[in-house]
Amino acid sequence: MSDNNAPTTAQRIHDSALTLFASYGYEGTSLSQLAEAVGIRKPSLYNHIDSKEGLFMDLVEEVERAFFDELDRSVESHADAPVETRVLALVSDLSRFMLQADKGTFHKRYLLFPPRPLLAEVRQITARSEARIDVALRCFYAQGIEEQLWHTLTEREFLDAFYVLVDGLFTERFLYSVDEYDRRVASVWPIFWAGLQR
Amino acid sequence: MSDNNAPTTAQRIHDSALTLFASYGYEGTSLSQLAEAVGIRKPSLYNHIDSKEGLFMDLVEEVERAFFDELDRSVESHADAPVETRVLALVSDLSRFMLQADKGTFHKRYLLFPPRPLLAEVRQITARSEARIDVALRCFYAQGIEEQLWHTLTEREFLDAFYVLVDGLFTERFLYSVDEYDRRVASVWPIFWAGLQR
DNA sequence: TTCGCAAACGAACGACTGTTAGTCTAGCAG
DNA sequence: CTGCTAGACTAACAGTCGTTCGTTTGCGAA
Repeated sequence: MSDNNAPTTAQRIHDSALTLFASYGYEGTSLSQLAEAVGIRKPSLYNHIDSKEGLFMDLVEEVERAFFDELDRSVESHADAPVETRVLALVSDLSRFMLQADKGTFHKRYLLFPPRPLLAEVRQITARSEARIDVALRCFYAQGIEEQLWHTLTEREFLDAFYVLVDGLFTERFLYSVDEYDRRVASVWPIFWAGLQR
Repeated sequence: MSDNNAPTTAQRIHDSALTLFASYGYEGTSLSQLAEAVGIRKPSLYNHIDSKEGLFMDLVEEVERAFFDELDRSVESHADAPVETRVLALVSDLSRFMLQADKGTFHKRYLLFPPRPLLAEVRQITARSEARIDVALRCFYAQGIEEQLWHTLTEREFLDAFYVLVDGLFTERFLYSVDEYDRRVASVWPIFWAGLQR
């Protein structure tokens, strides 16, 4: 067994596919394109993948699992902190995830505009994360009550506001640099947090 | 000249294309699909369009112009109102635009993930609206100063917060009904507005 | 050395892509 | 009635799509 760490062909296919799907979308990426990026011929791809659909779904599963883990880790790791810390940590951690060049873009793409024939499969995979966020947020809201943070805020309002915040942050209508993004979070978080406690 | 108001073939192509591009994307929509939706054969499309790209760009131009007009109208029509009214009106008007089933989805799609070969052309068309929003927001911020509304808020923060709000609202991670959407706006707006004046 | 196997290959598949050319027909203008 | 034209048609184009087949190559194990 050779212990060099040069990337295997399978890994290079995986990485190139993620990049291409992220920038060109599923239908906008052809296997010829992918093969060229990897540096092999198109039919050779099939020594490593089952089908284009299978490749795509594998990537969706992997990225979604990474997203879920990041989410879960963030919620668990500040379990004893005040709610303000926990919510801000969640925003920051998810932001960091979304800022990963290919993973973040790919994630947003299949969340918002999955390839139509794969819509059902994709939604089934993303459902777990959605549910996890919901649970975490309800927990945060309850903790906020114990801390007597909210004055008029309902749980529904808290959930809506949080989703608007993160979806808004993650929507890069322009191409942000990381610095610009951090500035945006720093700008908007205090406004958001003050609003919740109105 | 007949004065019946049955839709012309050109209009039916236009409408069907908008629907298909919105749900399947540019690369995900074929001319066969479009022709079938219209009820004619694929080559007959070319009596009314120049090319698939041309059809797409025409739709982009039209929808973007509609977006710009809605934007402009909203800003102008409340020119003498207090800034809170004006900002809320802008959010509501843009929301109403984005809620139009096909136009809204199509708009978000080409804004976030335009077909790669047309990226430059699309960006050139959307630039006008971006600039218009920026001007309006700076104007609103200045008006807020006159009204002594802001306490610590900078212009940069105001812009960032506004963009996060509307982008967040327009990101339908789930498929909202119109009622649900209105509820979301009603939930989040007071939080957002209170935060701005903190 | 030989065997087996993973992996890359060229050739080709049928289906479909966007697009063009040429033909036919229905309806309006003269 | 005649002629023009807009618009739909069939047929076919060259090219690309995702995918399969059978073969070859190179390397590690026996």
